[in-house]
Amino acid sequence: MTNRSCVIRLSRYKNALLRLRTLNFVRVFSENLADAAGVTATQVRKDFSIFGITGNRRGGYKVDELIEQLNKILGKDKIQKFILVGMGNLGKALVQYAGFERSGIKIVAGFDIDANKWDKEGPVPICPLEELSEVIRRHEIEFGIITVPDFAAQQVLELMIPAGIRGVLNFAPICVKGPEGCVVNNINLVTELENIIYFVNASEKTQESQQ
Amino acid sequence: MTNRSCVIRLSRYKNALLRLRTLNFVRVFSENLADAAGVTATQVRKDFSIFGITGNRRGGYKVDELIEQLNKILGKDKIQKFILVGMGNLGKALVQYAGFERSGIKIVAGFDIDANKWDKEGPVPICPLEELSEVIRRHEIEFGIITVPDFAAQQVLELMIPAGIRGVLNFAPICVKGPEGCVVNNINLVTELENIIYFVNASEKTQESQQ
DNA sequence: GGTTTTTTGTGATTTTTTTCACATTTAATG
DNA sequence: CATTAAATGTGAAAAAAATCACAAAAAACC
Repeated sequence: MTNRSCVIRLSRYKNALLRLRTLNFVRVFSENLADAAGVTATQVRKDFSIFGITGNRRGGYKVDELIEQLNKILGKDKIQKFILVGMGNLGKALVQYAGFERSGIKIVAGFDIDANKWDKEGPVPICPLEELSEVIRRHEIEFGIITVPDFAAQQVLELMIPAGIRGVLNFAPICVKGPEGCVVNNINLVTELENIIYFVNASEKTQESQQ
Repeated sequence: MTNRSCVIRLSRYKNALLRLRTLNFVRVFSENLADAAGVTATQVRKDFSIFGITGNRRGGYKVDELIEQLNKILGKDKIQKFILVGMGNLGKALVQYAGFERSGIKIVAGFDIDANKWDKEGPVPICPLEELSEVIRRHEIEFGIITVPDFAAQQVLELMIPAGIRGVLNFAPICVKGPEGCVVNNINLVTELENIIYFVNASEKTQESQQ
């Protein structure tokens, strides 16, 4: 099994490649992708090596072929369907986020416990939480996003799993846990900011001690 | 220098501790924090050891003291001020996100290039991009959040830096780069979802091969 | 107050990840 | 078509991170 940061990098390379394609680039070198993804060229080539991606010595990689190969590895050779639970500010923002559709990710429906949020007429229908299981089964959805408050997050996960969800991105500020075989990633916005605060403070200290 | 995932874990421990405090817990064991953060107890103790945090053998850690120590390490012993640029859906959601204020993070102002977004009367004033530098200087703000479209992200960063910003969380789907001594973390929502898709597909393959 | 049990704290070890070094291939050049 | 220059691909080495193993401390119990 490959590790998380390696897969994150593949995704970044692909992102850069899509950009290069719009600029009519035909080929690309590991050095270019390294710059775009903020890593070293060796790292790029090593990552490719792990997944059996090969280029042309001296000639680099063909942009089109590379995108296709990365899409295949990342499961993006078909549209991937998601559901989202929790139509607060963040949930609403994500449902409307144009970047998903552009990348072959489709949020099929949103869910909330609050009747004021329901709206079946919009581009993405917002449904009562009771319908979660039925919608997941009907559309055979494997992926979910959680944007409910912390106290509800684990419960929501436990509604999703038996209905067929196998991978979840959780934004609730608590580490939710799925059963064996279910992939859960937690993004905590406060944690991300605290991380930045820490490293800025740390670099301040380093600079002081260098004086 | 300590590594990113270690600091992320500290933040998670703190999160769990805040929860425990509301439940009137006085002490906590590394095993508890490990469960809450989804890591091993040894890892928790090792992390603490790195930062010189000590508990009481057989007695665990005092919740209050631990929170205080972690806050200090994470620079959360005072309110940390942020500015945010890009008042699209995600920007709006983040400006309104209650979890920040609760955690001692204050978004002082939002900025946008579009006059329709400006609104100086709200709880968080939304100002023209031209005022960015002035506001950063006046409030002596060191941290920024970028939620603009990809093509504008690097430019926005380059406006922030000379005004005094030293740490940035970027949600634009492109890896922006700051100068030496400036901390930049990139969160790409598509990448996060692709990561989940990858690992679900990978675990499917593993299960098939086990049959 | 001595014994047992439980938990921490941390060197040593293992595992994982990244970087290095360089042979190999291929495009370009004369 | 031979030579040169530039890029890949990958074992080997180094660095970083996680885990192990166990001594030390302290609470609990008799």
